[in-house]
Amino acid sequence: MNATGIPGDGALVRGNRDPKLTIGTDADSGKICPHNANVSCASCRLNELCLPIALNKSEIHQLDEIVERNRPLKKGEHLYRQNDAFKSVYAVRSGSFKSYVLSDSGQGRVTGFFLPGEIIGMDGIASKRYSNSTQSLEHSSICEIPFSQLEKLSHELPNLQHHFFAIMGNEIAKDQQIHTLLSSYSAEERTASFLLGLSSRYARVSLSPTRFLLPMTRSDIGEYLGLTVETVSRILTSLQKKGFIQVNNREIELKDIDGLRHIVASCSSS
Amino acid sequence: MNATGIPGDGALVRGNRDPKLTIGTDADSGKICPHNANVSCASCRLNELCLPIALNKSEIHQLDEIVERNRPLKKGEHLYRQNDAFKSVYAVRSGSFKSYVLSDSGQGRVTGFFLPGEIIGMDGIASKRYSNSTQSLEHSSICEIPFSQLEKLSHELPNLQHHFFAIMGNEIAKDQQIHTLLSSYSAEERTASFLLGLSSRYARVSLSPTRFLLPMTRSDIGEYLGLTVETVSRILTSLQKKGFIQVNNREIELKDIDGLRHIVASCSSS
DNA sequence: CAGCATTGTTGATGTAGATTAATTTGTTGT
DNA sequence: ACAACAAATTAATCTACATCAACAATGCTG
Repeated sequence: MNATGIPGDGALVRGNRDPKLTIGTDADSGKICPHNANVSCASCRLNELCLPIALNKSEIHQLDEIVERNRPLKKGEHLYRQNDAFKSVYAVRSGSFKSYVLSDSGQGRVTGFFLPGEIIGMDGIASKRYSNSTQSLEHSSICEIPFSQLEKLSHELPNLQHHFFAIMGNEIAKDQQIHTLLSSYSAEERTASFLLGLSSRYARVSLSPTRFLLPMTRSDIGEYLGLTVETVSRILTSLQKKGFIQVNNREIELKDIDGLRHIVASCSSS
Repeated sequence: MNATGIPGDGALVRGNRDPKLTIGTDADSGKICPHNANVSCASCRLNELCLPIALNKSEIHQLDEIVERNRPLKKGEHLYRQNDAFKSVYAVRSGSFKSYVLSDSGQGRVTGFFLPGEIIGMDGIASKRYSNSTQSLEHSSICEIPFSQLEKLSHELPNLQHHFFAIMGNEIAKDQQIHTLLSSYSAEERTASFLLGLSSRYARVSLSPTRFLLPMTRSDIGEYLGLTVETVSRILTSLQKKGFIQVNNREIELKDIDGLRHIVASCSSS
């Protein structure tokens, strides 16, 4: 069973690259800078993961026409805020984002994290308003896809329609896994599962699945997993002591992926 | 409103004392039995809530052509099981369903409940396999919509495409609310929120928002909300003692909706 | 690079809700 | 109508995680 699960998403691991630690790939420039606003979908290195998947050349070109490549966002900038009118969905080009809702008392709860190649904003489609706020966790860039145009184009390109249904279906399936996680996993199980999830999402964009930087704070993780900062911190230390991971501030190395899987699999073994 | 309601279907009325309380049907249908397999979308009393919404007459007719109205399901029958090949989504015509996943240890966790007019099975779209099992909670009937045909038709009818995007978007938004609920609400807040949610879903199909039967067990509710049966039971009793609700086994009356809303709204007021 | 805010760690204590267990009530099949 | 079973309640105890508190790194900013 494949957590990342977009159909046909195989075969993206191009050559094992130097596992220099990067978040969402900044450092390397070459011809294609990830923050560069002038990349077309056709030349984007994420095009096999993102919307263009399963589209042919001419179709990709049509998609290109409606994509707006906005200026990069600085750390902490908002993509949109709760209750803003829904206009677009966004594809993460580089960097990372979190979305969150504020309770009446001002307490935020994180509802999701987004890495390169992932789609943000689908929660607004039904109500025509975004139901959460979304903020970049680091210097990031995104592609904006005006939804009405995406709909129109989907109508013309059955492949795109099919794929967007799949993206939304994937989001639904993922959210239900989180439902299960939150309603029945212990703190350690949640944390292990979270790390494994990040790992495969990094792998998806050809980054190391065993060594990565956490773009979010412990507090973000806690809010996402329904735990306090202190618990997250304690669990990470304890996973390290047990030899499953190596933590150094935001730097994480998964030393025993199978061990982590085992923690998750043994849920409610009572 | 005296809504003894459902002609020809005693199965919907639990017990013998209060024949007013029914599940899964609305008040005013005199001629159309909710379990009847021969209702067309055009004549279905749910057609303004379900897929046909926003379609015109001829479009509804086309939708009708692809909808399969299967035989009713007895209580406890499965619509599909986890890992079955995904083929269709389903619209609840009458009755109710729960979906759940089994942990390796056999412990089930409920991931959702479905009432008339709601769509089941979208979690399978991406991976082409259902990611949960879904079972009827009472004698129920459904409309099966083969997904490949729905896609084809959506391609021809922009209204349908638009609406189905909206249905999926709604599911995503709803799942995220549950994420917040599970990650930050107390047992009492979760339960109050759950009751209010049911209330508005019943209202949507023209049933009383203040008096209804719970189609699911306490245990189902607990698994859904991440609580134990005992806690659910205790909270219900306590809400009753405080005058917010009146409980009699599966029979629920919300006596102070604003009070319940207040419980939910005051979350994490710390 | 000094100074302050943010983020992260660690320990001591409290508590919401789990667990265990016993009892009552409701449901089902014959 | 009566066993046999499933669902719901209630009470006593236990525990995983929250809360509270103190402190140590880290990272910005002028």
